[in-house]
Amino acid sequence: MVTLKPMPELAEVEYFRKQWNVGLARKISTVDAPANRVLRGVDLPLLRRTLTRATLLDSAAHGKQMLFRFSKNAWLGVHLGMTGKLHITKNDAPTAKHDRLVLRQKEHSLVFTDPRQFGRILFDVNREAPAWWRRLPPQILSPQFTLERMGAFLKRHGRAPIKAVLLLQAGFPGVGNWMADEILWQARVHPRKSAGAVTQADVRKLYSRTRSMTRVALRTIGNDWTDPPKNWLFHRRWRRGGICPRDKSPLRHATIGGRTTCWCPTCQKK
DNA sequence: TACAATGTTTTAAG
DNA sequence: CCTTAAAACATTGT
Repeated sequence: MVTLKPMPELAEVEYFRKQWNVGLARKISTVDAPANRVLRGVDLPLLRRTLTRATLLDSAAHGKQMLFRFSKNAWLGVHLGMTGKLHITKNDAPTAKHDRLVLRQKEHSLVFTDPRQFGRILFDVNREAPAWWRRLPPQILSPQFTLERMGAFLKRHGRAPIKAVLLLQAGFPGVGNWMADEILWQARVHPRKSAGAVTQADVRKLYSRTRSMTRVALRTIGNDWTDPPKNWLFHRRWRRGGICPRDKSPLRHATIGGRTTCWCPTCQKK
């Protein structure tokens, strides 16, 4: 039997993964899997047939990816995209407008809902965990995520702005838009700086901030959605007229690496 | 109305 | 073959 090591990552994903824990060791009675974009590429008849009367055994998160293991050698991959959520409902609750996959059990239903359908479901039947799962890059808090590895990744993408590089899942699995901004702000690195131009001292700061931030985010948001520390950029970045928690400078916003980026023009030097 | 939104994939270009 | 940038995807809220 394959056991999934709980290697939690990106805080929101970890939080949502745990929402289905009430369904552990319980059998699925019916599967509601209407054809939709989130299920593109999935063998729907196989998914419906296999998950019906299967038991949820285990789950894990890796970066923004989740994997749920069922009996009958069934593996369900879930990516939340931009607007996806996992939650549970009473089993007699009707399917809601944007519910993309509903696994009904005796007491509860396990629901994946996603209005924009940027999320994605993967489904495999196999003795082993699927290949796409085994090939994911080292998690930020794993021993394989070393300073050297991170430095080499920044060099490899040396012409792109550091903000864009932090968003690349091959190097920073689980880092998203707010986390990237938070890392850069904490490390005092300007988001537009070329990844190849950051100093060795900056690389060390980025490394330690990336790891410590991930740990704290998992303990707060990832645990029960409590707020991260009050002095984080996180609390100011979406507000009009937001100011830097460190030096009170007005924050700046611009599109960098294709995403809205927030930074402090005073303490983040280019 | 028009645009932006916690993300990835595809396409095109360098 | 590799990296980078921009568009596309679908829906809602401001």
